[in-house]
Amino acid sequence: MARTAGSHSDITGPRVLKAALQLFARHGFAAVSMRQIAAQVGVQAGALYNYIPDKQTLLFDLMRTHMEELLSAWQDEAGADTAPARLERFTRFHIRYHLERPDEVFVSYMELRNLTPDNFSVIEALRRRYEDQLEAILRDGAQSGDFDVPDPKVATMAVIAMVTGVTTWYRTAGRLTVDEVQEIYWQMVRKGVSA
Amino acid sequence: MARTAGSHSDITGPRVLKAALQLFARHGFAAVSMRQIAAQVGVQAGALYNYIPDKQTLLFDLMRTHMEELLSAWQDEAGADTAPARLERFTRFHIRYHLERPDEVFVSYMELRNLTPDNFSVIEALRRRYEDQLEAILRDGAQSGDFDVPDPKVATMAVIAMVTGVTTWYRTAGRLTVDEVQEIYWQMVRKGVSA
DNA sequence: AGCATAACTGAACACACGTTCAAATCAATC
DNA sequence: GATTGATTTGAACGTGTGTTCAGTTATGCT
Repeated sequence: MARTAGSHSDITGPRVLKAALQLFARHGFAAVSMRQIAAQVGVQAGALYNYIPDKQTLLFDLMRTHMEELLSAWQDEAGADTAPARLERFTRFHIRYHLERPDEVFVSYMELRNLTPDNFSVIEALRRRYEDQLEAILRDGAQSGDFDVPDPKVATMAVIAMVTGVTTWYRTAGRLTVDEVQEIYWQMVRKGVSA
Repeated sequence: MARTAGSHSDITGPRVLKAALQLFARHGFAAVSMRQIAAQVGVQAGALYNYIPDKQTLLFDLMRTHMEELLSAWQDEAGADTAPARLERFTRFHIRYHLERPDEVFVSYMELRNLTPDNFSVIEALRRRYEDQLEAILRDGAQSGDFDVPDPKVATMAVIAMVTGVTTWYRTAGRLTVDEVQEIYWQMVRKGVSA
């Protein structure tokens, strides 16, 4: 039941989020107006407020959803194994997952400045939880002697930055497949932390 | 001669650029108003237009200046040598130069979307020229057998993303000196491209 | 002291912003 | 086909935007 007469908010709602995500990714949060989002959905600006409380919360929800889904997807993929095996899985997962969601990634990495302090803290904590996954792998590998990583925290930031960077240049129509990119990056990561 | 009575635009002018750079870095180009910049300079908004043609050109000039100075600084530092030696010099230079100019780097990497197409092309070309410096080093090293780099273009993007990433987490008051950071990253880069 | 000019103010321009809300419209149920 | 309530419109709100410019102030030179 729940839904009764004249309802199709279950269609418009997702379309609002998708339009906002696309426009934020393309032009930046501050440069996109509610009227632009509404136009992309094919609706007047006022109608958006049936689906979102305000523009700030819209941005926050997009970013929170992305980070939570990222963490959840990694939990599904992660598993007990040697540090090198887990590092390879993390590297390939990160590249694949991020290349499949360029808009979400772009917004989540570029619009942190436009979050209110409270919202920023939440997203920052989620990001930190994800980075901790990699840091734990590097620490384990360092302890077992598989890796030579003098500073796991710095190495974590270095590896994350490197693999996230694919999103800035990779084009589906380009000369490389995602598999090829994963392989190239994995070899660089593997050697970069090797003992 | 040139300058005559009542002139101190040579004081206000640079202050406008500096204030704009700081505010753009902190809040983003689109989120900063001309009145905010003027307030930081201690002047009314109209006075800014003695020093800049418009907001877009202000952003463009900040980015162009940064990229040109970056290229020029590297030209001063680059020199003939083996590929590994040049790669080490590039890595250390890039980290030091970028950590010394966090605002310029932030703006130049984050506000590309807010440039008009013409201005974007100019900045993109300058960025490309800088990346080409690294790519040439990697190609030379691959040819000489010093490096194992199956795809120099991709390796260039990977190394650039990795070393540029320091600007997102490094804090002067933190536990590491710039020298220590340079050393950690250089070891990762060195191993990552090693044969 | 007076002049020339650089520097700046303060108000105005037209337009766009996020958000609200009464009224109109729509689609499903009876 | 009438009723009901979800959905959307369209106008309005107060505020802020980048930019212009006539008028005022400040500075350095003679």
